[in-house]
Amino acid sequence: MTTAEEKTRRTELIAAAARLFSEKGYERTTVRDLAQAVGMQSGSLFYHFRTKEEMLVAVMAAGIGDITDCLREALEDVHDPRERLTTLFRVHLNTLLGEDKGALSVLLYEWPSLSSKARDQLVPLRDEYETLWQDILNEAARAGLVPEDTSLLRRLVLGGLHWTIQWYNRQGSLSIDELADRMMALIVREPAKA
Amino acid sequence: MTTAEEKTRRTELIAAAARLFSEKGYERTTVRDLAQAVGMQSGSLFYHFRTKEEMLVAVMAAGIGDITDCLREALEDVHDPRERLTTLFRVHLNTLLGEDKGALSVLLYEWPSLSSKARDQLVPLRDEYETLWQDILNEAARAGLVPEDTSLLRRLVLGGLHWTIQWYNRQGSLSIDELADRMMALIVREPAKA
DNA sequence: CCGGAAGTCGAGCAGTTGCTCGGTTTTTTC
DNA sequence: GAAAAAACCGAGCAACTGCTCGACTTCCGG
Repeated sequence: MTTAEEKTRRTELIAAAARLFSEKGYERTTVRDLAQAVGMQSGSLFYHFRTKEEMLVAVMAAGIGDITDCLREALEDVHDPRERLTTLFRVHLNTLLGEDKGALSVLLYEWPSLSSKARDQLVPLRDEYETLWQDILNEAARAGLVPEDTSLLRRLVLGGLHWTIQWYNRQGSLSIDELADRMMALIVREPAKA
Repeated sequence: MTTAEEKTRRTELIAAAARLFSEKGYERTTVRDLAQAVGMQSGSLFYHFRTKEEMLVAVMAAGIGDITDCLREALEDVHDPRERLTTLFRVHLNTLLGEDKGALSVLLYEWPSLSSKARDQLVPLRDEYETLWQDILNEAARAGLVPEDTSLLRRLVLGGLHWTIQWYNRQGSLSIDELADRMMALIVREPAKA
C-alpha cells in the first residue's frame, strides 16, 4: 500500500503511455490518443496527471527504476566477474528489447522533450543505474577482462546497446541473449576462463 | 551549376534547419522559427520546399552525403588498415560533434519523424555510408586488428559513437581526435604495429 | 440510505500548427 | 526598359493541441 502499486488506473495509464510514446514518439502522441488507449475521455487524464509531461516523467522514472531493480536482483548470487558482465549485458538488452515494449526507449529518445526541471528529477535515477555499470566494468578490468579505460568503455557499450533498438528484430533468428553474448565477446579480452 | 550548390537561399535554409532541428527537435521547431532564422515570412518557405518534412529530408540527405564524401576523400591516400580505422573514427566523430552543428544528429534523432516514403528515399544513402564502414572493418579483421564478427561490431561501434552527442562537451579537455583514438583503442586487438 | 470522496464525462477555450494564395516586389533576360 | 520569371509577403484558414471546468456517476463507510 505504501510504495506498492495499488494505483491500478495510474499504472495502467503509465503502461499505455510507455507503449504509445515508444511507438509514435512523445510529441506525436496526443492526450486524446492516451485517453483512448485506456478507454476514457481526454479530460479525465488530468485527474491522474497534472500535465502531459508528468506522464512522460512517470514513464521514464518507472523505466529506469525497473531496470535498476531487475539488474540488482539478477546480480545477487553472481560473483564471477565474467558472469556478472554477462548478466549485465543480458538484463540490459532484455529490458530494452523485450516484449513489454519499451519504457527504456522512451527514456533514450525523448530526453530532449523534457523541461530542465523534469530532467533534474530523473538524472539521479539514471546515474544510479550507470554507477552499477561502472562498478561491474571496474571489477572486470581488475580481472583483466576489459581495457582499463572503463569510463569511456561504459559509454561506448551503453551507446552500442541503445542503438540496437534501431535495428534489432525480434522476429529474426538472433535471440536477445545470443545478441548480448556476442556483443560482450566484442569487448572482452582473452585471459583464461578459470 | 549542375550539381554544385548555387541555390544559395535553399542551402541557407537547410543549414538553418539543421541547426534548429538539432537544437530543439523537428516537432518542436515551427515553420515560423525556420523562417525567422533566415529572415523571411513563414509563407515564403513553401516556395522553396513543399512541406516541412521535405526540409527534414533535405537536411538528412545533406548530412549523410557530406560525411560520405568527406570520408571517401580522407581515405584516399591511406592504405594501412590501422590508419584507415583511425581515419574512420576521426572523420565520423568530427562530423558528428564538430562546430558546424549537427545535420547528423538530426539524422539519428528524427528518423522516427519521417514518413515511410521519405525513409525509403534516405535508406540507400545511409546504407552507402555503412558499407564504407563495413569494408574497412573487414580489412581490419583480415589484418587481425578487430574481431571477426564485423557486422555486429559495426553496429556496436556506430551506436557507441552516435551516443557521444549525449555526453561529449566541446568545452571539456578531451579533444575530438583524442576521443576517437581512445574509442578505437577499446576495440582494437594487440598485433604488432608494423 | 445517506453523504462525500473518488473518478469520469464532454463540451469547449485559447493558443498553435502547417500550409494556402492572391498580390507585390525583386531579379533576370532579351 | 519592358516583359517574364523568380522570390517574397502576410493575412488568414482549418485543423489540432494541451488543458479546464462544472456537472454527472460510481463506490463505500457509517
